[in-house]
Amino acid sequence: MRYRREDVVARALQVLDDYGLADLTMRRLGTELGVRPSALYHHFANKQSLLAAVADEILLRGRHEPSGAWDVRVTAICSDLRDSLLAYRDGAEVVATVWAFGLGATQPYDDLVAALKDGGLGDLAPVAARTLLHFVYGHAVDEQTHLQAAAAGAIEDDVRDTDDFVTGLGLVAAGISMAKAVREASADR
Amino acid sequence: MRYRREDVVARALQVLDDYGLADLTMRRLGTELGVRPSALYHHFANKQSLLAAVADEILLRGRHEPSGAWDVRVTAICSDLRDSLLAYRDGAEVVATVWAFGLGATQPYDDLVAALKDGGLGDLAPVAARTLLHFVYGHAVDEQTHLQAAAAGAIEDDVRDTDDFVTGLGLVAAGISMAKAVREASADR
DNA sequence: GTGGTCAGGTGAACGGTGTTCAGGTTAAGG
DNA sequence: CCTTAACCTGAACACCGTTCACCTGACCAC
Repeated sequence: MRYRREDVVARALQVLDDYGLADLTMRRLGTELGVRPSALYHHFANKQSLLAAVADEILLRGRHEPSGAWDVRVTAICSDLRDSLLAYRDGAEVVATVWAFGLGATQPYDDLVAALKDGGLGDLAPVAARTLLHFVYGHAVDEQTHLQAAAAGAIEDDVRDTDDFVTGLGLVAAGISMAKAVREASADR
Repeated sequence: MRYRREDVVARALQVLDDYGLADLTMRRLGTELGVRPSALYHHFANKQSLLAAVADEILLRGRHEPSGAWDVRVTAICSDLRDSLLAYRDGAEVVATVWAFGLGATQPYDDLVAALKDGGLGDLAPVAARTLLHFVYGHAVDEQTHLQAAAAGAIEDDVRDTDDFVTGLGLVAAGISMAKAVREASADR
């Protein structure tokens, strides 16, 4: 059996979901495909590139085309992003890391900047977009960490997380709305 | 020469600052102390515990006792935290990871919750504190990543980061103020 | 049909990692 | 002085990402 790049990514995603990021190793992935680890380097320059492709695939699979008014679009992008991250084990850490290193996962940022620019945020759009992303990634990583700790025999607080996400997102969104109002007021003079 | 726990932490912090997190390995730290790697396991159960102690030391060294009105206290805690994280190479990643895994670095969270409770945020204090931390950690990690990438021969955008931090923090703080106002208005009926 | 090309895979190695453990050594206290 | 406990050694274990010379088999042009 010979594989193409996309086959490897699909299998990597499955290994990630089944065994977690720590066990997503080149050797493990190779074994899973019935192939020596070195064969994977015909498809990816290194493991980071592989993870970048995995991150992009996670985002692609959960993607909804943003639509509607700018403010509902912003919260929709963030909520959908959270759903995408939580859809696979350790998905949040993978995507957040890839994004932080500038290796990929740029779609949510681009969508947010576009929505915020439509909302008239102007120069503030990039800062606001990054602030939103920091919250979503941070919250999702936390959530997935606690979720995995809970799976190893601790407490059960699944519902609290969703409420916390909505509340926190509302906080940041309110700040952005206020900044927009201030910005427009200062443009009126 | 025989060492105590705190000697090892101090040396680890120095290795971290000089060579970065990737080179802060048990072997490297052992060599730096003139000791076999296995000797370190008499002071720490594992590397994670070592890193937790390092994170707490980073926070301790940069700590200012919070004071003043609740809202200026909140922004002061966040700004001081950012300064602490940036004071050592890869400091942001170390502290953020330790905090995310629940192994330590709880001081900033405790300080923030106390300040927000004083501000009358009530039940919202923990959520707001975590939202603030997600922003500070996310921004600091980004900043340190780009800073290190710039040191390897890229652009110079040192000033932009500080402005972005202040702007982003202002966004989140504005959202919190608004939530407080809403909360108090609904308590008036 | 035949020959060449090349993406995909092999096998073995290299230099690293965190961690364990039985046993040695050294400083401090009764 | 002698014991006790803290500290450390040396060697190993089981992994990790990555490289490189070489092999293999499908496909395409002639």
